[in-house]
Amino acid sequence: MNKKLNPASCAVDYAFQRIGGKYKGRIIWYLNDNNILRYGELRRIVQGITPKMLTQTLRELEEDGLVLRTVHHEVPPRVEYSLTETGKELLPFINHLRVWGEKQMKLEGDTCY
Amino acid sequence: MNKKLNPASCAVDYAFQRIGGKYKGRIIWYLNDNNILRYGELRRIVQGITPKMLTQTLRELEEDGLVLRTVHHEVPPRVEYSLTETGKELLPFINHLRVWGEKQMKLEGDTCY
DNA sequence: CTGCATCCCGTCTGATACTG
DNA sequence: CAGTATCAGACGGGATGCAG
Repeated sequence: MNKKLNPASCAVDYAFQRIGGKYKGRIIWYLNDNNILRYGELRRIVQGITPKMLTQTLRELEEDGLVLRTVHHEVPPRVEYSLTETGKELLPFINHLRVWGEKQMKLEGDTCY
Repeated sequence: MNKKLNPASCAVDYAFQRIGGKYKGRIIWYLNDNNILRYGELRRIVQGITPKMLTQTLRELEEDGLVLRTVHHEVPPRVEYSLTETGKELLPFINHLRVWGEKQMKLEGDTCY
């Protein structure tokens, strides 16, 4: 478990500490269900992320038991990431959030960016 | 709309930008459904928040159209906060997250903090 | 290919004090 | 009561270079 978590004042607080952050939601979502992605694939898919942040975020997700990291000892090395059962339980939530986000983005039109 | 939003790479990214942050989830949750809370009430309920952060977060939620701010011109002043329809649409998801959080907290036991 | 080490900077967050 | 002002520190995040 991620030691950096602060004492949570309630379950909502706790949950946001665990999946908050700039990239965690997207990474979990891209890893949806039985999708297995390699480090390099994630780097391409999660637009704008730097290697450092990708590694750091994946480590936190791993510590938190949401993501499984599998190292294949080959040359060149291959590292695959997938969701744990606990991580998969978050998918419905993120999916609903995504649907909400899409709706909101349409309502905005071009006036925002 | 909050001008600080960055161009979103996808709807998940977008949604997390809008409800991410240290206190937004909790504030929305405490403002559930037809709950109307005053500034001082929120300050007590959202444990650990400072006046500055509470004001700042409420302003962002207001700019983002998730929270409604109603000023009653009285002495002493009274300002009430409630969810907009858009904000209410987020409640099921936050509740889902809360349930997940509660489950996880139980699994952890006392080993974490 | 998959990372880690380092340096650096801007933003976010907090403590404290003050005001209409 | 409902904030604002100011200061300072912590932290997130990016750029670059190196390693197994």
